[in-house]
Amino acid sequence: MTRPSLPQGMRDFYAETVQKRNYIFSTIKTVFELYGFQPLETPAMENLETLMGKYGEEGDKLIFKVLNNGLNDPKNTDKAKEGFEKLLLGKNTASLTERALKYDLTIPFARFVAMNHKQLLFPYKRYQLQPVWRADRPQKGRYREFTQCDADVVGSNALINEVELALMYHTVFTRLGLKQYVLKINHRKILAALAENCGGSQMLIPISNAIDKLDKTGLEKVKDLLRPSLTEQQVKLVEDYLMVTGTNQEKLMKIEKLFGDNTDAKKGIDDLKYILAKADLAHIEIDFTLARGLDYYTGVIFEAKAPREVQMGSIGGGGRYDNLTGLFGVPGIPGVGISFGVDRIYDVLEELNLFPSTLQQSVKALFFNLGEKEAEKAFELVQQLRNEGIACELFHEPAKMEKQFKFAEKKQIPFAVILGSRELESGKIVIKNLQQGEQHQLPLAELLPFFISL
RNA sequence: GUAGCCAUAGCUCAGUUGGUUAGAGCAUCAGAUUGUGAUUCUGAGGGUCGAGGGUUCGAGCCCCUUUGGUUACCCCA
Repeated sequence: MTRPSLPQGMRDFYAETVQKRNYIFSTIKTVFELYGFQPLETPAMENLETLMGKYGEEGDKLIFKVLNNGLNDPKNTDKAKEGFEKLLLGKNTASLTERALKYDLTIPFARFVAMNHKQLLFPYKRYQLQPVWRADRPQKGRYREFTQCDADVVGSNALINEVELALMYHTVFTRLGLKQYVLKINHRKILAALAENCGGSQMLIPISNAIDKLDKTGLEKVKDLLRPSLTEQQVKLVEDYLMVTGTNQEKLMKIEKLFGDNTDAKKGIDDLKYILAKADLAHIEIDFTLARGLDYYTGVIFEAKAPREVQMGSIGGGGRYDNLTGLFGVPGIPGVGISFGVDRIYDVLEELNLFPSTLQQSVKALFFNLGEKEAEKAFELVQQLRNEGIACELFHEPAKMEKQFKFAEKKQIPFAVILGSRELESGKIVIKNLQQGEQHQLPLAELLPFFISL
């Protein structure tokens, strides 16, 4: 018998953590609903085919695949062996695995919309708070099971959606106390304009990947990365592009100058201007080096960053996609969405000490168990309080008072209710405030009003 | 997938060049107290030193394998 353990990168959450996580969840949910989004849940598993090829080459490797059942059945062994041979060559694995844990919420959502678009009322605004799984190597702020909180609008091209999503970021982060968050914003079409000037649209992904590394590796490394596939003139253009600095307005002016009348760039710049004007509350920072993000984004891209004093990557991201359901054979449904990384937000709030101290919910009172008869009466009272919605509990067995006090203290129960032989006799009960150490007697009949009035 | 560091009591950690029976604080339990904790004093229990193999007269310590944690790369929330 080996010691029990958890799979790599998976975690148990005990009460305090769950309460803190619920605080984040409910803050986000409240804001989502405030903006008219409706909940959706999709299963943990999807068909592998639904997920494969949607997250890029790296993404495919990080999908948790589920082994098919019945591989050991004699009639399947040939197929299984054949599948395994293919697997070793890095190929199709359908005969071994047909299902996988979902990798994010967006693609399963697109699958859902593609399946149900005839019944949905557009624009369809849904939010979803569910765990997703990635077979990534765990490290700071990165887990193999983590929760995503997504809100997407599909069936609308209107830029007001982007504005609202930006303001939702603002509202959520402000409510959580993360006042110094930064919402970085860029536009895929501006990146596309850059790619067009560097050899064509097939350069979009390589250039995006390279320039996204700017703050980590520096300009020279980025240029080195691009040199093999670009001319020196094109590298110079990328450099000029990356050197666009200043206020949001200044950046927009400079990029306008750089790309002149390129239609893609113009559209991107107009979109960004619109969002900046309408969502000026949100801490938007235009960042033309922001390029990471999934291949399916086609318009605005967002990345929410934690306050600078915290060493944490992005705590949210999103963007517009023109044709996500097209991947599933239903073209013509555009969408835009955002996502919150709850596990990272949790770590940030913890580090900045931003969780409200009132989160630790416990019962209001612990009734001491001081004997059989006493406990019988106490149980009666406990049930009375519970019927009135007052959370309380009775110590499970007769025990020394010290033990019961310590129990109450550890569970952070504010009141001890003492009902012993004396109280049984006198019809009065002792209530002790455990924080202040003060206690007083009350007639039994006043017990309920006392707790109701708290 | 690649690389570095780490793993000793329930928790946080000591443990000397490899050398008797592996320690401390907190926690737990019991008792000076048969009705008062957080905040007195005394004592006790608790460990296959992550797991498996090897070197050695002898391994918590050295070597190999493996699992987990952690950090960085890739990538990403």
